[in-house]
Amino acid sequence: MTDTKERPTGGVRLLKIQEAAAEVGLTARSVRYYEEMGLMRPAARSEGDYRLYDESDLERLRFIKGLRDDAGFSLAEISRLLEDEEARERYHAAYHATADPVERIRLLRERVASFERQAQTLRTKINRLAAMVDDTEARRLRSLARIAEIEAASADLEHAYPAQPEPGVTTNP
Amino acid sequence: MTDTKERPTGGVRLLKIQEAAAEVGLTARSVRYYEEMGLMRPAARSEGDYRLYDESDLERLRFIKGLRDDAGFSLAEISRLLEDEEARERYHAAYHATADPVERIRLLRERVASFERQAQTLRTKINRLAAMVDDTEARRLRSLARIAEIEAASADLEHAYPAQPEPGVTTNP
DNA sequence: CCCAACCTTGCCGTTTACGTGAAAGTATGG
DNA sequence: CCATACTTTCACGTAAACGGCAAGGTTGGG
Repeated sequence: MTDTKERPTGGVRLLKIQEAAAEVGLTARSVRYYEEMGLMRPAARSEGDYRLYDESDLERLRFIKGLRDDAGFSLAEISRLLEDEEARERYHAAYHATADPVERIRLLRERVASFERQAQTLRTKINRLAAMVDDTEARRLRSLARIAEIEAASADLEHAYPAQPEPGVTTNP
Repeated sequence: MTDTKERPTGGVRLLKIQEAAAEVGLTARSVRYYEEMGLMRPAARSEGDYRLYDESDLERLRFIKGLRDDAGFSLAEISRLLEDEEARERYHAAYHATADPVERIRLLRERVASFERQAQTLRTKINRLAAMVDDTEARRLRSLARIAEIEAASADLEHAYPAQPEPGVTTNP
């Protein structure tokens, strides 16, 4: 009775746009906008044309949000990254359209390559960020070295200031 | 040394806005905009009010560009991150204004803390990206497992044809 | 001294990624 | 059956991050 959908949703509960948006931490407007931009489309529409989202839609939305918030990708870049994911959608259709193991494996390999490209794009970003961290770290160490210098020089002149000697400069790891 | 500038530029060559922008891979417009947004200001101005940039300005611009392009931070976020860096500017002024080692060390520790916050912000971002990579990796591995399954089934049932996919036939790869 | 090439501020235009109604249809507890 | 909340599409509004032009000033080589 509840199976008026085209995509195999497995009969699970479908969420309306606000429920779905709240679930993944977006606004309904954003979700509609992503659809408008071709980043996704809901699993189904209700009788009255309400957008209905399934779990895989939520995953996709979470992925988009992650790329946007965490990675800072633009929707255009995300779109490119998701083209690979869309190959996955096509794969789903094609996969179930064939029973030929050879064809299925070809599709799966395509999917694997898609994941590899995605991971590689993310790793490139990680590496650049890591380089910035290293840079910051180096500057931090230089400052620490300067502190040690001054403290050493200060220790020499300690007789001028009868202040309490500093505890060891042991920076704990 | 006779220094006609306010900030200690060390007498090195100062670049005009387009030279500076080209050097770090930005447009002059962006550089002006960053100044307008309070992210930075040139080391000096020429007689005719031309903006003049020194090496530390270039470093700062590179840092901004890095945060913008690589990390995908908004200028507002960058501004917050750079407030710490601005403490560094103040530190520079204050540092040279005092000869008191205790005060100098206090300023240096502030600087170190600033770098730590910067690094931490970046590491947080890295961790989130790493989580996404892990996710992608997991999905890739699942696809590889499916390939192995199909290949195994295909080898077993060489004389038959696969009617329906039977889960649980996880043969060791 | 002159002129091309750069710079200045000011201001308006544009793209991205939505926010915010408006007008009309849909779902649902009472 | 009705009120209320949510949904639809369409449309305009907006903040961020610049691009581009105008009108005028500055630089620097010839």
